[in-house]
Amino acid sequence: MSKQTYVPSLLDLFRQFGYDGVTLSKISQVTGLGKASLYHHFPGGKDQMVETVLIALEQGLEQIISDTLQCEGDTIARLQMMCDLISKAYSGGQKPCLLAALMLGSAKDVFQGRVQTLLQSWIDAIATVLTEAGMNEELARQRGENGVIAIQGALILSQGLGNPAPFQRVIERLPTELCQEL
Amino acid sequence: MSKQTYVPSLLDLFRQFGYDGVTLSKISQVTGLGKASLYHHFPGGKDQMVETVLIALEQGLEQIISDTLQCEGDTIARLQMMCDLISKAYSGGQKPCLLAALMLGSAKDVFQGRVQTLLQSWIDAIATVLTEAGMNEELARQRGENGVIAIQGALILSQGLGNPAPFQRVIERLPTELCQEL
DNA sequence: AAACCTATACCGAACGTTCGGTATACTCAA
DNA sequence: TTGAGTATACCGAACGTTCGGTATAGGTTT
Repeated sequence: MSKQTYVPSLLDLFRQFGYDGVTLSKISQVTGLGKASLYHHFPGGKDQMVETVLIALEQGLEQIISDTLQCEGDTIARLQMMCDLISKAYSGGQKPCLLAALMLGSAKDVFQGRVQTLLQSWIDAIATVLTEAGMNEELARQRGENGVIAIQGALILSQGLGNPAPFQRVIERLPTELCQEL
Repeated sequence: MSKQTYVPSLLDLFRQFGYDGVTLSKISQVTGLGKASLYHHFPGGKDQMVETVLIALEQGLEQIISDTLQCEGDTIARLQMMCDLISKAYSGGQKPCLLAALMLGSAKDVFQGRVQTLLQSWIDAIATVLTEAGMNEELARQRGENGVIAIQGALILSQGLGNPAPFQRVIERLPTELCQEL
C-alpha cells in the first residue's frame, strides 16, 4: 500500500491526541501495520508522519481555496462554498483542528513555520474574496483573520462543550458576517 | 512550601505542552522539586497536579466574573473589565489556554466535564451582563458563546502566527461588538 | 521453463531511553 | 525526638527506534 493510504488515519490521530499524545503503538493499531513496517514507509519516524499529514492538509486547503476563488456567484455564495468545505473537513465541528493541536507540546517549534504559512494563506484567501468584492484591503485582511478566528474558536468551544452546535451556528452565519458593510 | 506555590509553574507547563507533553522531569526542573517531593505534595500524581491547577483556574475565573458583575458602570465598561482581566490571564495573547490544551490527548475524557462547566459559566457570565442591559436572553446566550469563541480563536491564531496582535485586536473590539444592536 | 536476483512490504524481537511512580534513608526544624 | 520534606536510588512499563529476517512479486538470465 502507498504511504498516502495511511494519511487519513494519521490525521485523525494527530488532530485528536496532538503530537505528544500519539504513540507508535496507537499508530500501529490504527493502521494495522507493525512498528517496523511504519518505519519502512516513514523512515523519518513520527516527525515524517506529521510532515506527510501536513503536506496533505496543505493540498486540501489549496483545493478549498481554489474552489472558493473559482466559484461563480456573489460574494456570499463564494464564502458559503468555503465554509461548506471547511465544515466538511472538520466533520461539522466534531473533530479538532490539526493546526491547533500542533501548536501544543514538543512539536511546537518543529512545525510552527508550516502552521504559520497555512494559516496565513487561509486568511489571505478570505481577504482576496472580500477585496474582489470591493472591500478595503486592510479591512478585508482583518475580516480574513476574523473568519479564521471564528472557526478556530468555534471548534474549541464545540470540543469543550462536547456539542457541535456552536460550530455549526458560526459556520452558517460566517459568510454574511464577513460581508457586513460591503 | 504550600502546594499552591507551584500552581503558576504547573499552569504554565500544562497550558503550553498539554497533558501528554508534560513529563515529571519537566515538572521537576520547573518547580525545582525532586520526584519524591512532587509525590509528597501531589500523591495523586500528574492527574492531581492538573486537578489543582484546574481548581485554581476555576477560582480565578470566578474572581473575574465576580469583578465583572460587581463593576459599576455601563455595559461596555463591565465587559471591558472582563476583557482586561482575561487578557492579563493570557499574558496579552502570548500564552495558550489551558482548557483548549486539556481537550487534546489522553486527558480529554478525564477533564472534559470540568472544562465544560468552566466554559459554560464563562459564557453565562457574559450573557448575564448583556441580559442585565436589557438584551433578549437567547441573543445574550449566543453573544456569550461568541465572546468565548472570539477569545479562544484569537488565542489559537496568535499562537499559530507567533504574533499576539490578533488577540489584542479582538480583545479591544469585543466589548462593543457584543453590545451591538442593544 | 527453470533458476536466479532484486525490490517492496511486512513482521517479531530487541535496543537504549524515558516514562510515571515508589521505597528507603537522610536532613533539619519544632 | 518526632515528623514533615527532600535526595537518591530504583522499579516495571512504555516510549521511539532499529535489527535481522521472511513472503511475495516482477524482471533477468540460462
